[in-house]
Amino acid sequence: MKKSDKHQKILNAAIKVFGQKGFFNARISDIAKEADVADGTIYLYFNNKYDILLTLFEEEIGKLITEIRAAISQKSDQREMLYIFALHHLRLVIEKKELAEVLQMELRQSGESIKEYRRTKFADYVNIISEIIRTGQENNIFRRDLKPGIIKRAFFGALDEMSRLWILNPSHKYTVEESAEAISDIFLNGIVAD
Amino acid sequence: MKKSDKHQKILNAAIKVFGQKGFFNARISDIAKEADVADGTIYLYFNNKYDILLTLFEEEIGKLITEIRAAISQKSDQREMLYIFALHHLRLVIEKKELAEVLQMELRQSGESIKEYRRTKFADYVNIISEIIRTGQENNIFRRDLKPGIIKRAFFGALDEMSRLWILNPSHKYTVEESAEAISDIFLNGIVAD
DNA sequence: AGCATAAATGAATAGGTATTCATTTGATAT
DNA sequence: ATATCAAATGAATACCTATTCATTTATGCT
Repeated sequence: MKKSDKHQKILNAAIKVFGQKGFFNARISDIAKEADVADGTIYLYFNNKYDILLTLFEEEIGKLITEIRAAISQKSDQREMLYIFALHHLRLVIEKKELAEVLQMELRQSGESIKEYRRTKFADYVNIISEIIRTGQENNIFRRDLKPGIIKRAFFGALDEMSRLWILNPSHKYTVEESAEAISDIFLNGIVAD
Repeated sequence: MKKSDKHQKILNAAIKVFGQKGFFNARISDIAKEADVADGTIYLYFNNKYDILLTLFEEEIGKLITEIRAAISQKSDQREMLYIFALHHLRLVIEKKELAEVLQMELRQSGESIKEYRRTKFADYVNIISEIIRTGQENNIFRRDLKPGIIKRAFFGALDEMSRLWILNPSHKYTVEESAEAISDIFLNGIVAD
């Protein structure tokens, strides 16, 4: 971060404030104070309050995609890849708590513009899962009678719900590794006893 | 519904308006218009805007729990119970679209009061799943090395994410039955090929 | 140093909407 | 019919906060 990169400073403040209060309850003045900047200054870097949220999505999910793709490319077995995805996703919740809260909440918000947005950038992130599944099916590692699209949803949903638990109740009994392990185990092998 | 049960009329209107616009973007006057009632009348039945949301939760999730318990009690095999849960949950999204949207969105909203609330009423709903799992484990139908709490989260999360897809994109390729079938299949048997 | 340009400030504005309450309307009983 | 009480109304209030913009402060150049 440069000597005084206001753009990033404001964005970091916004992550914190949106994460704590939610988009609608967050005041511009809260963000300004957190960023140690005047209210008006924010409008030199962003068009309006909503623009801060969109930019935040754009940039932070972008980083996330890059990171997770890099981690996955280290593995050759699609079963391991699923575990790695789970691990990274859950780590985010621990390491960037506020960002995770923002994504959790605002991803569900109503409003046409954000719905549209989800269809592009956020979808890219989740589609990493279906790519893994498809490749696994081609390699005969995964059952071919299940649609990758449904597995993708189910798997992401499982992780996301686990995140919600942690955000709500920060004292988690299980480690990130245990949880990632348990969830990928359930998906790979099922819960029925042999 | 009685000749003029304003309480329920307002609640139904709120479900519709909150579902369409989200809690924060919904105006009291929108709800009033939808309920065919004066703005002030709403305050004879509810303390404030937020109270409408809470009441809505209380009453609608209550109904949901009753319904789903009744359906599950018809079955004796825990594997079938899981399928039935999935089926009912997904049906909700089709049959009561607006309510599903409200639950989806507002469940993730920030704010202490709603977080506290979730810990009680909403938890009861999700705990139906862990009850099924625990019983299944006692009957040696399900693996005993997996924690019911984690399975519960994963299963609910999977269903919830599927709901989100449908809410966002109402033209679903799969029927409710197919989807409930696919998701319970994944959880019961896993995705790894034999 | 002196000038020009850019960046930052924060008090004032402007618009929105939850909530109130004086008044009207409707219902019930005598 | 009229008095009494409850229910409903909706315009006015009161508050809140995103955004603007005239002014101030910092930066860089000769």
